[in-house]
Amino acid sequence: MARRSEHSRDEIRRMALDAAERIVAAKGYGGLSARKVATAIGYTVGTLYLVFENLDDLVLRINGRTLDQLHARLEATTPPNDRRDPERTLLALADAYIAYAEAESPRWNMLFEYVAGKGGPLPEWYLHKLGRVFGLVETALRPLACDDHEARRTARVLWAGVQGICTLKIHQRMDLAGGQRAEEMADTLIRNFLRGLATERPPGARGRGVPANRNPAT
Amino acid sequence: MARRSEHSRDEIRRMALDAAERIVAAKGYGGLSARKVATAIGYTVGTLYLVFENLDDLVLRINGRTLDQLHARLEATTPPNDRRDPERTLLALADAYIAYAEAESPRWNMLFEYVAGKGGPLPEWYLHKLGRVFGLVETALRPLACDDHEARRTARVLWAGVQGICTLKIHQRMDLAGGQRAEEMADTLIRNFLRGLATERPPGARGRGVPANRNPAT
DNA sequence: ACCTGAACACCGTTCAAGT
DNA sequence: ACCTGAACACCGTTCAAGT
Repeated sequence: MARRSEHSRDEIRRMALDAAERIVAAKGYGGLSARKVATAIGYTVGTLYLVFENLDDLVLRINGRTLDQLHARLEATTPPNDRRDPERTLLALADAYIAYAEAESPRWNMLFEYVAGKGGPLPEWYLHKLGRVFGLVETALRPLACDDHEARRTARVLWAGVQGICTLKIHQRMDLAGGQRAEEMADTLIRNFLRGLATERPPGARGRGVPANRNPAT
Repeated sequence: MARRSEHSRDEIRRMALDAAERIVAAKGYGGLSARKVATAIGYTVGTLYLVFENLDDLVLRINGRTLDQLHARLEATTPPNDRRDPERTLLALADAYIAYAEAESPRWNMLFEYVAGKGGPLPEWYLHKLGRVFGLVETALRPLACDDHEARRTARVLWAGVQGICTLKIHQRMDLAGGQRAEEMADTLIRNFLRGLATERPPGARGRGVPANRNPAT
């Protein structure tokens, strides 16, 4: 056939991404294949390799869209005036995060299934999108930290924790959670962590590896 | 050829598991295939399906071995006399956990890559092995909790958190950690969490979803 | 009884050839 | 210039047939 320019390169890209998202939503990452995407958009496999580097590239683009969606969803739950109550904001963020992971579990899961499989570094544009998501947590935590650097480090620790809980849930391993729901677990994690953060370290209790106590917030 | 009983069923099973572990260690979960395992032990693919249900079954058996190894490694780091100092024990457990994940990263990673891909429930024997690992954390935390139930729930929250940090590390996403090492992150998580746990909740501060304050340890 | 090997229905990726 | 379709080197899984 060799149809001539029925669609532009960008149109084909978008069609492929849309079709791939539908396949992932229905069958998960494992159910996605280049041939299925090509068939869904009425092209041959070969065409896909004219518009994407390879299948991994396509997956990474979808993951990019997922991060954008997630960021938008999280942002919608934190009105700026809530910044005076960090705990409330963080709990809301965690709930929204868990809700998104549940509502869009196949594509949320693909975020991690993909990186788990490969070792290589992620492209800059992707790290930027990831950073925006972490940034929301960082911003919420800032009032509780001595400085921006501490906010950044602390936010990442806390969010890695929320992430671990979320993973348990999506992998349907809540049987390992001791009968708790993910939201409760996140609640426990965040409240205890923040309370710990607010508490002065008892003098003389610095053990191995504790960073020197920075000057506490005035 | 059809060689006759050169090896018993159990011998073939063990040979296959050993060979598969070597392949995973060298190439990761993605590099594992039934055909490669069969070739490595000098049999045909078909034979594998005489001794395992399918490839997933084989992977699950290896994961079982991994959990046993991990449990043994963790147990070796917590002498019984340390039970008086829960924080020290938990920090040691986290360090040992991270060290194992790093030393055996392909097989540790497979633990999660496998469950991520499938949705189905895990077999009883597998959950038991998993429970043993969580049990170590639970035991270490017990002195800090009001009762066994709280210890169980709290241990799982904390360990899901450590797990999240560990995942960041193994996926070589420490660039997302704000320049911290995994051990530092776990340190921050555990110390803050435990300090939060030890602090009485300020009266009247119970918000949405907080479990009613159980009678504190006498 | 034990194991083979060929078959089936898939993969990702490439690239000469067609229009 | 754009796209095809066939090829290559793989998969997991099954099962008649051979010894």
